[in-house]
Amino acid sequence: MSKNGKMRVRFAPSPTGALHIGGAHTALFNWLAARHSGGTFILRIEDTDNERSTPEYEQTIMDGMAWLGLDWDEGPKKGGPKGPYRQSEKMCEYTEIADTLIKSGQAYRDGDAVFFRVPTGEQITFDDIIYGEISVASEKASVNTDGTVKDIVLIKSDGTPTYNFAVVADDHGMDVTTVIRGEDHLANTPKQILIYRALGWDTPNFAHLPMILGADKKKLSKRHGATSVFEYKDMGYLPESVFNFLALLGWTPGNDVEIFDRFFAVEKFELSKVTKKPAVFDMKKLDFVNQEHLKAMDPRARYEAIEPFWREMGFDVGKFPAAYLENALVLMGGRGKTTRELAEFSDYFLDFDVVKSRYTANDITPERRENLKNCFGEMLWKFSPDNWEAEKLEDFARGWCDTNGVSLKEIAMPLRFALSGRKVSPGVFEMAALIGRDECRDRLAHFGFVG
RNA sequence: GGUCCCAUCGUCUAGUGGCCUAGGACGCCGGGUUCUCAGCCCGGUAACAGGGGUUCGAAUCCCCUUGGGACUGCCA
Repeated sequence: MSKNGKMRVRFAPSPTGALHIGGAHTALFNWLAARHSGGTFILRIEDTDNERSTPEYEQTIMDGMAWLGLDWDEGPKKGGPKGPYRQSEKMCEYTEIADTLIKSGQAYRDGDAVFFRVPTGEQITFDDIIYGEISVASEKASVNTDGTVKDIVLIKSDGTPTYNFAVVADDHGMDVTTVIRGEDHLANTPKQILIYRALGWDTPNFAHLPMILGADKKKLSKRHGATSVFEYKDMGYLPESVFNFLALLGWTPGNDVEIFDRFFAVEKFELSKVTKKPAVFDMKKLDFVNQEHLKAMDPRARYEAIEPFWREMGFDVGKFPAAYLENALVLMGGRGKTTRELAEFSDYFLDFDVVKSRYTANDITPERRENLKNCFGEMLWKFSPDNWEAEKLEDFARGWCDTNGVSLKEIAMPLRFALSGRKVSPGVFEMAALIGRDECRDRLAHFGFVG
């Protein structure tokens, strides 16, 4: 951890794809560790594979992190005292370091490549913050399939450094105190420690995070569906929900608390309390977490979260007062697991055409239609736009049903369909009140529910 | 094959030798509220992989077995 407990940690993605769930999880835990300790979060781009790395992917990874609210203190573009933060920009550093290893006889050139001589008879032991003590014989750290010792490639024939070499050079060069990364790197760590030792460098602390698995318990991949964080954004998951859910994979703040915000997570986070067991990504739980955050939002925030989806659906959001739409969402209550769902479920507040496309009223028998005409006719006659209030409408409807020997349902359901085109909605009278008398009259008239 | 790692309800987890006849949450199944659905409230289902030790006592410590996973690239 180093001086005063402040950690210097880094998230080091290679820009060969969008920010996926696994990467986001790693980034999140690094961010949490940095923020909890009051330390520094570094973003380093590992783009030594120039075949697959692109600036576009680099940007989308940054965008993904920004969406999740994971801000970094040092990194490309932003800069910092230990830059550059893109491996492609510091190639000569790696060759220099490799040269010192060649001079000391610990590495050798073979063609254009540089190989590290793996020593035998040494024991490599380190204390992983999460996994505990790991110990491997040096001759087992890098082997061929037949079990013989295999020297480690430091510099590839094209002059670029390998991952295992660059990561050591950079973590040391950037004064990283704690390397927090996925468990898939656990087996690489002994190789890296060998390089640290050869260079006479202190090793940082290591903390390997459990992997995130799909429902089939296999490492999360494309075949499990959405893997990019932006796919979750598009599906209508809030960034705070994805943050919350990801934090729960391998960690808990304690006291059975499961729904929390970033501030709470930062305060409670403890790297040493992270679980070792791989965690299965469970969409059902994500839905639940999302719904909880959705319910907890104030009307304004909720409106701002839903608005983009309404626009995407083609609605002219701007023609409605924000208060009207906010109230519509308040009425929606706990309905909808995602912002996208909520936007869809509430579409009739913005547009009557969608209602017409869903409902024809041809399920209404002539007798029932007479009832509706009588009831709604009287209702429209009785209440002016100023008196068009939920409680009054409901009282009237109940009273009318009583005196006419009709169940409330007989009135409520057609009203619900006429207004929303759906069989599921918030309370009809609240809905009617918000939509307003005149618009209700028009909608009822369209279906022939008023004389 | 080799090396390393992991193992509590279907899932996420609490649990660090006695408070565990194993707790919470999601899911699922009932019931209640009700103009529908969601929500909310109440209840239920369901786990310490197996076997040996250690100990007065083990989900917790050790060993073995089994089952998973990672790595074993001049990818990262």
